Amino acid sequence: MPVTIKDVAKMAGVSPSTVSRVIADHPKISQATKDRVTEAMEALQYRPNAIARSLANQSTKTLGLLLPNNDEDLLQNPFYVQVMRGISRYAQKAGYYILYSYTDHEEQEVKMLDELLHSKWVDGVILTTIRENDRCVEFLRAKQHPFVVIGTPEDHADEILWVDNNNSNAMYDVVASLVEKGHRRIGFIGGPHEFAVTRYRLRGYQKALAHYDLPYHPEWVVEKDYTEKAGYEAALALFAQEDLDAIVTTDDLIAFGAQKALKEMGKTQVALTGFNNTILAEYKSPTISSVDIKAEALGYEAAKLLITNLGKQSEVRHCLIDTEFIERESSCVGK
Amino acid sequence: MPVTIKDVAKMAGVSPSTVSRVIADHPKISQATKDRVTEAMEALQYRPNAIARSLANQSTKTLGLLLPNNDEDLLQNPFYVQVMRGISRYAQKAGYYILYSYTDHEEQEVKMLDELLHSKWVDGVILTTIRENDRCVEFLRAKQHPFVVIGTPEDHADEILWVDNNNSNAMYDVVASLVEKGHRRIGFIGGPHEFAVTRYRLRGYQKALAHYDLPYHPEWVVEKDYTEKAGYEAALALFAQEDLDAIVTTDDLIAFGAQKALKEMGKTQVALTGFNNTILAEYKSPTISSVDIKAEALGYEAAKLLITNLGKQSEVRHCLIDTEFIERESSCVGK
DNA sequence: ATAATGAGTGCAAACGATAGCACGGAGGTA
DNA sequence: TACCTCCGTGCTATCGTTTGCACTCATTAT
Repeated sequence: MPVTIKDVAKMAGVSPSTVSRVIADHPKISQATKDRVTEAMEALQYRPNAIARSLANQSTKTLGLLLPNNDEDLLQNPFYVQVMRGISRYAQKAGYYILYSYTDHEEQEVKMLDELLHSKWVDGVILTTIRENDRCVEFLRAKQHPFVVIGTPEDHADEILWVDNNNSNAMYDVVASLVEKGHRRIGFIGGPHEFAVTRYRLRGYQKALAHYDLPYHPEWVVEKDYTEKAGYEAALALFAQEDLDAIVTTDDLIAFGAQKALKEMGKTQVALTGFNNTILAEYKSPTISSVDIKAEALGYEAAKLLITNLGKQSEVRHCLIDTEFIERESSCVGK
Repeated sequence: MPVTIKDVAKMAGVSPSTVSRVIADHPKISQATKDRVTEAMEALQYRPNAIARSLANQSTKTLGLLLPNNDEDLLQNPFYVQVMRGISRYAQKAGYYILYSYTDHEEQEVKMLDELLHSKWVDGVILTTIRENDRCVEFLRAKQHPFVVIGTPEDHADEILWVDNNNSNAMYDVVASLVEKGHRRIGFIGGPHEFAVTRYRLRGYQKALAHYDLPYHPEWVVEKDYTEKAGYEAALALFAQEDLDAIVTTDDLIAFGAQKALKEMGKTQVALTGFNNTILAEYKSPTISSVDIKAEALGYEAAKLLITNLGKQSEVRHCLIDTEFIERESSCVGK
């Protein structure tokens, strides 16, 4: 009942193959037939059947997107939504569709991937997070299936496609900004050391200190959880041993906890910075300076990287996205 | 290169059709062959090619999801993420995939739909919002293509599949709770009257008053925008004419504005409630009572409704989701 | 005039599944 | 023993495109 390539062919008085070639803009089709076919397509309101096309081409022009379901905190912040928007923006431009799926745990993720790949639904996969020894990554590597991850892989980082923030630079900027304002005794509260981001951000902190010829005090560095409570405790612990004049953190949640601790200790002149620029940061009092990680750009570049690497291997295989330090009240006190 | 139905057939010593029938669990296949085929499938790690299957079946087992891109406020709140989770949960259970797309404006939405439908990519569509005279709805109705909307359509509500909150009941519960606490003079601040939700919630407010034999004062009802500023001004306006002892609102943003106004006027004993239970509500001081609209359930039921109506028409064609009033500090002051 | 060239098309075989129809043979009835 | 059923399968067309190969003419070189 729906209009197919044959109907168009009949109307234009050519064979289906010719119509197909017109669609594909094949070089050796005469302008005359091209016009006739185009006209027929218009008249019949013809749209190619994407399924049939996929079957013939062995390519669906569809990307799979795996979203974690477990992490309540992360779901609350708009990170994933922004990533998805970015992905969608590029994909649409490139003529790709996006299939998404939430998965509760790693096992289910792998199962989902297995299904998606074997059923031939997706040309490539986007992973929005990466763990240590990520089983999804292993699986995809084993299957030789194209994929990109958002975050930096621990192993085989040069073979895998990935995009990430320039976390080291990001923290460097934060610390530099504080130093420029006159702060010297700057503490660092991070998430667990196992997470690559923590280590990269710590490196940026160290680099900035070095650049300004400030000593690095390992005892001013605390690494705990990504929670408000951890931030609170870490701040108390830091000040129990030393009187600092600024604290940088690797996450807004941590900063919230630290802010609470500072308030309780009456240290209202200590500068404080968060990370990831969650909405709540600007609702705190004082408002908390934070780092915008440009989630939408991460998504956009991830999609771009994957798609450009689909057919042929491109030489560009990863992408570092610059962050932006958003200065608010919390980093402008003291000094 | 990948294993197809023919390989399985060859290995099991049967014809491809038989394998196909085994997959479809066709009744008249002997247990013996069924076992042999199953064994072969296992051995070869066979997975049906979903594309080929879709072509033959004229069905992709895929749903399209349209997400608005314009509304910054809405994107900030986790509503859409939760809806997507709900959709994904049911879809996965039912063996469906979800294709999503962000669109900037109505025109682009319709274009996207047109493409999605004509290219035969999706069996059905989920719309996450609905406007007055929604062109997407018109389009889908005209094409006779299955779809479900989240929200209540103004026209043809009985023909269209939709899920929505029971907004009237929701506001009824809020007001009832306030009355039970002893409040009598309760003001109402809503969004624009054009929005169906505003009207439904107002109705719930009126019903509750009636139920408790309280008079309805039209002058205690203000309908403005869904903004903090509008809430602030509305609260000032209400108190300029009358001294109320509680205010209910149809959105947290409005409540934030109202809270600010109340603070400035020193009316700390006036109870206040929000709606939609955004994260910020629990970060305000005092924390704001709000209504959880169960976004995930909305998504889940939308997917369910659509999928169960795909082949045959089911008799169930809409679904009202109950909300939950989350009591916090703001509604427990006074009286 | 004849042969070689090449541009513009059509034929037909994939792509990997589904399903209507037909057919062989086992079991039951006359 | 001859005929009818009906169960379990295979054959084959079909879903709508793509694409390698071959074919037809007109054109140009010899």
